[in-house]
Amino acid sequence: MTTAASRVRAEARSAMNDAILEVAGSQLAEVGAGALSVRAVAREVGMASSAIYRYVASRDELLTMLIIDGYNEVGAAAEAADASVDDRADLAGRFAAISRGVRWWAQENPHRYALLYGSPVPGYVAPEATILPATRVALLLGALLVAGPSRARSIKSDGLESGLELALAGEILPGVSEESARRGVLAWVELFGLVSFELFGHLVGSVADADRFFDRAVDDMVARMGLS
Amino acid sequence: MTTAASRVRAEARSAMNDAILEVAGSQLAEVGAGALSVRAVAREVGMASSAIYRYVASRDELLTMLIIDGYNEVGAAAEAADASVDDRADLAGRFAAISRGVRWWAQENPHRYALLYGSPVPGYVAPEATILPATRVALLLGALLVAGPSRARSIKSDGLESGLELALAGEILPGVSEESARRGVLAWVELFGLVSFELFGHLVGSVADADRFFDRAVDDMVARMGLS
DNA sequence: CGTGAATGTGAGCAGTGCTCTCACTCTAGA
DNA sequence: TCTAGAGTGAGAGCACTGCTCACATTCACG
Repeated sequence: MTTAASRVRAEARSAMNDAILEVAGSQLAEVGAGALSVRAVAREVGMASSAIYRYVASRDELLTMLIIDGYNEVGAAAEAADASVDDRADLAGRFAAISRGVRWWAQENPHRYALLYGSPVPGYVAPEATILPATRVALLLGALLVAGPSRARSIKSDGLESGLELALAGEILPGVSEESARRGVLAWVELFGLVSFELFGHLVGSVADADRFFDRAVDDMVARMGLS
Repeated sequence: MTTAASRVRAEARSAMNDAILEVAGSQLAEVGAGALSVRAVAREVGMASSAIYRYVASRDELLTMLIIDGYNEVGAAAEAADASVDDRADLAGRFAAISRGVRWWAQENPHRYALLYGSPVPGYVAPEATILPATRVALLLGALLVAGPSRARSIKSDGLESGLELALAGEILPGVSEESARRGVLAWVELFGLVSFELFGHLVGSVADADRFFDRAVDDMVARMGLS
């Protein structure tokens, strides 16, 4: 058995994996998910089209890798935006920073964003590995709720009042009232709804100054979450 | 010149167009937009793959036809839901009905919905012909605003306060206050944000009872629009 | 030093969008 | 009524795709 698998080869393999992911990433940014071609990636990394299947099982797996990478990127962007707020007690400011961070990242990486939050690729079902990184932004917003002033009774054990998942209560949003949690989820949905609608062109004709509109909407969300 | 273009042939052509659109529609419902194949459609209508290009210029045009069709379908579903409310003065009830109608249609036609409100197909830019049918649901919601109680000052001529498009004022939402219009657009975005997030699986893990969660969110939107 | 796993290659299959050329039908005008 | 020409369909073909397979090669480890 080659359990420890020959350090040198393991490194080469990992380097190759990175190269593939990077090339695939730039391909994605250029042509979008639907037009991403395994063969094209292989060409660009300088391999025969067949050889790349030694590293990537299928086109779907390649997309999965890009999705995980993408979630981690938005997550990192949001966390960086949050961290840039000096006054850690300014929850409204932190929420606004995170929101703007997400929107900024989406506009910088439209195809990547569409891959994450647009239509799931036909027949594609998100594998386990994607759900954890997908929660990074949501967790960040949740932290604001936990730190917020409106921490009252915790979510009741029947938890049916608002339709939320019970796990949200103890584990993720300890001490946050059910109504507060619900409004938090709603704000989260609205944030990505706004970003998606703007990015996918649905606001054309209705909204002239998207920046201003977004900022005002963020103000509303802050108020709704009770962070102001 | 064949200006009037031979009635018989025109009818045959139109019938063929309908058949293609119908077959393409069911193909879309089965396999999704990304996997929709012009050749497969041609096969199913019983034509050589080359002949179908007499009717459809390209795959993109086929998708465009399906998009227009789809917008008209959601629009019709929303209008039907609205019309089903007997008390026309019950604006809150009408808004709820429209919202539920849209959500219902989306769940019945997930791939079609994804085509409309998910990621735009790579490299695809919405042609003129799609923007009119795309506004049907929004116009319906706008009508509620116009009929609503919160009609105050109309949108100021500088119109920059909220970032909205000026045309929204006089033509579409006459007599509706700028703030009211803004909240209306926000509710519209939130409605589709909710439906998309649920349909694309982003609520899994956070929301246990999606029906209840949606209904409560609709209540919030009604309140926000000042319709309650 | 040999061996066997890891890696890369080229050919090949089935499918795609789309464009040709060719054949045919059938309408419209002389 | 006859015919030119538009409208329609078929088939072959090009360049591309995802993916598999049998075959070389390399190279680290026992």
